[in-house]
Amino acid sequence: MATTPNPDRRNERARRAILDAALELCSTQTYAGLTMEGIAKSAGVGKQTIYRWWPSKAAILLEAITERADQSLDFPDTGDLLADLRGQMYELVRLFTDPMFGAYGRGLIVAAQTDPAISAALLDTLIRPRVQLCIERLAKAQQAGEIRADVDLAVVVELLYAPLYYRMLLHTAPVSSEQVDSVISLVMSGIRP
Amino acid sequence: MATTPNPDRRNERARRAILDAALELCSTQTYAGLTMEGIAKSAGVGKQTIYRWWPSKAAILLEAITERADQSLDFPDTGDLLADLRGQMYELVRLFTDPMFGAYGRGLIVAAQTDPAISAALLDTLIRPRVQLCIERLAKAQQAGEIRADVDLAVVVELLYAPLYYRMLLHTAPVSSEQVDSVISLVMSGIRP
Amino acid sequence: MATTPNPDRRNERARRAILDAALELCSTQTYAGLTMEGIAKSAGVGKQTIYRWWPSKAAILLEAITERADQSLDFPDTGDLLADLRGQMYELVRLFTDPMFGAYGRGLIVAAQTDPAISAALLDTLIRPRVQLCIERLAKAQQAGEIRADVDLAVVVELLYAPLYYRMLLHTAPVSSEQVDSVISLVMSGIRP
Amino acid sequence: MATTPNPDRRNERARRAILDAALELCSTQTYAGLTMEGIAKSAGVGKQTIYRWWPSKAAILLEAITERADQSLDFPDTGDLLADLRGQMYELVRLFTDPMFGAYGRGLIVAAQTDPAISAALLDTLIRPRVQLCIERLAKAQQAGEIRADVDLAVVVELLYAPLYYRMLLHTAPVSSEQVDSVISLVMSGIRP
DNA sequence: GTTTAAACGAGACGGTACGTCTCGTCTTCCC
DNA sequence: GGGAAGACGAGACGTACCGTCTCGTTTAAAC
Repeated sequence: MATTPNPDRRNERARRAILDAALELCSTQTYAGLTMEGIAKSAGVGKQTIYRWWPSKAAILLEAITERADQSLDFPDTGDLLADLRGQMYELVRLFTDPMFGAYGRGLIVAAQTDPAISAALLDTLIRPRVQLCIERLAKAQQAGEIRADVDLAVVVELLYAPLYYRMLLHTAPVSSEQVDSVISLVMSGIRP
Repeated sequence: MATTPNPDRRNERARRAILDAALELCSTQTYAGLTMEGIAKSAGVGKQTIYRWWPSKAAILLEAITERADQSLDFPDTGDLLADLRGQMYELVRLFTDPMFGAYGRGLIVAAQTDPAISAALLDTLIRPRVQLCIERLAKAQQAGEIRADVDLAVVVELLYAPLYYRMLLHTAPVSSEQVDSVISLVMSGIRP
Repeated sequence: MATTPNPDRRNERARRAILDAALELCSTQTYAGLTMEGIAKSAGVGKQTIYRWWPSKAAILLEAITERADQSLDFPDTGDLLADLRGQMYELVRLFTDPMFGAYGRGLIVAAQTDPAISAALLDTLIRPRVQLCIERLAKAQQAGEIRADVDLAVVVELLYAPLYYRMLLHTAPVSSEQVDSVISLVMSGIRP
Repeated sequence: MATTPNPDRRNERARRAILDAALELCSTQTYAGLTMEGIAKSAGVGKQTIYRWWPSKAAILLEAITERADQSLDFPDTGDLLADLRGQMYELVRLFTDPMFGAYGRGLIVAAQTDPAISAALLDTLIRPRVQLCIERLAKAQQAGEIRADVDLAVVVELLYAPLYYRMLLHTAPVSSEQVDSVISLVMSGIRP
């Protein structure tokens, strides 16, 4: 890429300070109230240093979050499909109801509406890998005959997860484990042989 | 309310010009690029006149949109549930793929993440009435025995519509009538007696 | 004049309230802080009523002041020129050092720098009549042989009064009766036969 | 001082543009019509850059003017007191009748009525140094026996110059060299031995 | 071990938009 | 039709950030 200078000479301390400051500030204020100027000041860093390495505040947040999220990338397979789904979806409920998430999670999705680069990064690093893992778990179940062979698993994943995003973003109702149970129950009815 | 001055003395011409300018500008630029200053100038109106009656640009857009949307509030009942659902959902697909919607539709949802007033208005005037109509149509079908009696229809509505919002907001895949067909098919399998 | 509507139908009560409010406010705030809006509110009068009858706040003040000043227009002639001059000039010192005058007096002179109408009115109603009276008193003294015949009395008046205005407007030193005495003394030395 | 940021990093080009634009605009419009916004636009400068270095438009004007005025600070001593006085006062007449001066000179005096800082600066940088020079010239004449020993020279300076300010600010009559001659003539009569 | 080039902190710069304020005009309703 | 009330178009106010652009000052690789 031509946008960034020599990454070898990069100062890791500055990078850390910026990412930390971004998350730190996000927990205090709203995403809209997060400014490059604020990050620079609170990180003890020149603005130019930020602009040198990131194109936007969303990009900073994204990097900060993926860094923290990359750890737990796995979808359990206990043999009990319902329990596995429920466990993963409960996890998402926990995330969506975390007040901290309200700041940067929503902020990232908001930024993705405008900035295709953020949108792509969000998909590639956070969403799709997890969707893929879920599909794979469903595929095993399908091969085991727990799901009809003609069912499009990509659609199933959407049916399972979309209602959580729907409530989270539109505020029609609080995201909850009850919702997860209802959704799983109905979807399973539709895909069982 | 204390926020607004005497509404009797309000100048309707200014109100119209502001709402029209807001929509007009939205079709040109992005939602973020829509400014109070721009609306004022393009409407030939003082900024104070805008701030007098609306607290934010999102509020303006919301009023402009609801005004145009209020007309067609009905959910057909042809007796054919699948066809009725498909028709309504195709309509939403058409809306979500309208380039104009990209500007203000997404903008409103974005604004709703931050501003509870916008969120509430969005729900009350646009989302919930339509959800309600859909539930009522499903209730008729349920009474006709086309849907199992134990099915929670509110969850069904979410299962049907959430995947469209999911794709629209996360850009995981293009919203399309094919998606609608898949979703309806799977959901119907799950709720049929 | 074409600027004003039919003066016969004018409401005297409103006129009084406006003039009084203008002076009243001037004693509180600075001239720059005196606004049409403030006068209207404090007079319990519509802004239009002010604009109907006066072109500017300076015009209001001017009318208010001349009204009060018109009473005492006379220059005493006790036979003692020095005493007469001193008396009149002490009076001006008293005016210039009145804190109230700081508000409207300076304000009017300031306004006169910009607005020729104010300047003309200021001269015609306040300055020139008094200058004329002073010249007449001096003329009597000249005829009595107390002042050389070749002296231009208009210049003498300026020599007497200008130093007071000079200090008042430039703040080089406080206006005072000592200054008056010095000035009179020197000027008299110059014009005595 | 705490008001201004690091002056070392200051952009001289911006400073020049702002000072020039201020004078330029003053000669076009009235002082009251001079706005920070106008200066910024016409100087091709951000408003913040102005506010960073000057607290008010008067401060800008003052700096602009003193810069231009500092050059010629001397009072000639040809041995001929009358000629020297006349020369200096003619110079002031020339200044007061310069149409350009009407804009910013009056503007400064107007500003000094409201803003003590401007008043002080005006006195310290423009008025008093010149008054002092005049007093010194008069003192020499006094020691040479051309002026009575008991005459307060400070009062003489006021007698000489005040009438020019008087006419300039009150518009009672045009400032002119004839006025200067009359004034000098009368004052000299009063102070000669 | 010095040179040297780039990344760094700091922050001034030209801008845009903000939300508030006041101006002088226009409109509405009351007496 | 004059007057009280106040909404209106206009635009300046001073502030907050934007993203770019110098400035010295580290600082780490190349000599």
